[in-house]
Amino acid sequence: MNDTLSERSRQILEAIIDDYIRTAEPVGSRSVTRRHGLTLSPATVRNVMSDLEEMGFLASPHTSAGRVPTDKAFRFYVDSLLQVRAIDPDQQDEIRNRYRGRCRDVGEILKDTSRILSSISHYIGIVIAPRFAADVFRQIEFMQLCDRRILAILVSESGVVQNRIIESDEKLDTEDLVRMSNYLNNLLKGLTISEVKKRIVREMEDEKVRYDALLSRALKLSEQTLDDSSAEVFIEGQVNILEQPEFADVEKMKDIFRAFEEKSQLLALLDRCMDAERVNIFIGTENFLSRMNRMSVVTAPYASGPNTLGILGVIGPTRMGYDRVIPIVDYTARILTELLGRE
Amino acid sequence: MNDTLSERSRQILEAIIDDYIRTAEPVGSRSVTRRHGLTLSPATVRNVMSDLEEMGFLASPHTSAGRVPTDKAFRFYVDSLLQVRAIDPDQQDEIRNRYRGRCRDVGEILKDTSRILSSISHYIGIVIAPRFAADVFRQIEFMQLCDRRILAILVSESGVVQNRIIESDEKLDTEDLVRMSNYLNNLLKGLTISEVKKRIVREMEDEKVRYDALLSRALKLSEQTLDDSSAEVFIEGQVNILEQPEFADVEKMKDIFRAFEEKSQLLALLDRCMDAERVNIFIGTENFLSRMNRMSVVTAPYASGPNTLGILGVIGPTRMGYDRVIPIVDYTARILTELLGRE
DNA sequence: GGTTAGCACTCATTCAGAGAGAGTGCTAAC
DNA sequence: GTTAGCACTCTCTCTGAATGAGTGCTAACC
Repeated sequence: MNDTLSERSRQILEAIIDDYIRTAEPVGSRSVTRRHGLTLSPATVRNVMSDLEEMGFLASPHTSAGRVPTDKAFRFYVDSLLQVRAIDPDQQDEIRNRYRGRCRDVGEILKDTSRILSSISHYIGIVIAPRFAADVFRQIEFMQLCDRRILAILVSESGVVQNRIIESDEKLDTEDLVRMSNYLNNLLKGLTISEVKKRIVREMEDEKVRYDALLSRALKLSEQTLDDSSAEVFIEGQVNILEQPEFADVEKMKDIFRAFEEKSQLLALLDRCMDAERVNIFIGTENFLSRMNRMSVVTAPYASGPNTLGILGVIGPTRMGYDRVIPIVDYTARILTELLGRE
Repeated sequence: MNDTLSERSRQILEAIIDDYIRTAEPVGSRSVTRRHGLTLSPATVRNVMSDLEEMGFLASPHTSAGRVPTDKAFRFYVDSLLQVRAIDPDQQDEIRNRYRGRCRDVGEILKDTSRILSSISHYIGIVIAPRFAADVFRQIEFMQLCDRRILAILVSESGVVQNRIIESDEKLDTEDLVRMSNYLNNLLKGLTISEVKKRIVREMEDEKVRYDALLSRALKLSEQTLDDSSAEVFIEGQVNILEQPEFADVEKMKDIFRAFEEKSQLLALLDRCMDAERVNIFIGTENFLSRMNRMSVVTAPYASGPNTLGILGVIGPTRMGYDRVIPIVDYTARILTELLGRE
């Protein structure tokens, strides 16, 4: 199949996509000629549209309903047609301003980020919390809660704090805890979390350590603290999707909300973007979540220093305004990176 | 108006409420006689229903549609008719089991609680994080992040950890920070957070402190750490509401989801239950949130030791199965209290 | 007096059929 | 290659009739 499109076909395809993004309705040949200053008759446009359908860029819901761009069309649009605008200065200001405010911990900043993404894009904002693995160990502290319970506080270089309550087998007093954290802090400082894990295993086999009950206990505790299987996902603005005409149907809505409950799947999807340099886009079925097959996801990684920490993004209908959303996601990721970075 | 009901009226009202809870449909006079072994004719039941409507217990959506219990009817039902069952032992086990598992911090426990409430009740689970005010100060620590940024970690007796990043005016070195936290920990130990706040203000006026730059800086930092206007709210299982037939309409659904976005209002509502001894119920319009006027909220306080910390509950349609939900909420609150308590 | 049977009436819901409107595909002419 | 014309298809909306659930009222009954 020959996928190279003539200049005219491209113009028509773009016109159809633009129209569809605006209206969410199938686009007919007449409205293409009317609204886009092409000096062509509807009949000609129909011929072209027929070709585009053949090539898989358009689909018709039924015989007399105009045509709808397919995922393939949107992919082509995003890759070849789209002129990504610079971000609107007003939005830029708004994003910056929304971050200002009281002192907060990283968790709150991420939640806010998700909220900002959603309210500025008018779609759904999503942020996954830093995957510890790539982050650098800074400090670990233990606090006695009650006899058997210890609160472990782990801080990474990017300022992410992880609290964890650990049940200990034996009673430990405050001095033990201080000694333990000193030992660990010295041992692990500057390593990434994934290096830390390896280091702990290695250290445990060390002769000297094996005979020091306290040290080996410390290593065990730190191992438990680091066990970070469940990354947090912040999703905000799900209501926005209710405004989209294509989801006015209750069944479709249920599907989407269910998809958002299964955070692990979303996580897996977004994890796939961890290596991307900048903005990444999944269109429709490309995301492989059957419940989200009419949605697109625009993601960008955020970082702290050289390490990619996590992913943020916007989820919206396949026909979202990519030209508007892409710069929002990109800019927000940059600001968040700035906020988390060490100045 | 005479609100005392004859035994028969009560039976009929209860039958109607039961039916309505089961079906979400207006209940007609015939189905009352059919399904509840009353040896009465539909006509008689109609007379009684007419009286009940007069008294405000029933309402008819239109002339030929049977009758629907009003909020007043549910209030009467909950107060006078309802036999709260003991909790189902299976559910009891399930709740306990769901809490078992890896070591977690309090935030995660609360989120899990909300998830448990939702999945066992099949409605929406809600938990508000401990309102610090009533909790007891245990410990505060500071960590240097970068030049100007300090991470403050505040732990309360109930194990709630609050992290906060504070921008400091001046550079502080690690020793300063240790001295500061020692000073504060000595000063504040054992006070409730609201006492702590007062104490800080008092201490700041102290002559000795005013001339010690470090101490007054410490007080300032702790003040910033304690500034806790926004309590966290965990809401889970919003999808469940989509299963309820009375919300099949898209507009109503939007309303409800919007209500859940305005967490501050929910917070205000639940805050009103802080003083309740045990289970508290808001039925329909009693909750004063116009968007939630077809929903009820069943709440219970959870505590740590003698101090009520926060509120948890279940939100469902006005016609929810109160006999099933009340013991679930009550029991979960007890388990959570147990988990947060110091053994 | 409370209870019941009977009957007219109301109102929502469902279904079929007609008509309008939007859009296509094809053909023949330009 | 482009266009005008036309038959055709399909959805959507409106209408009216039939259906059925349920009520309120009245008069008879125990």
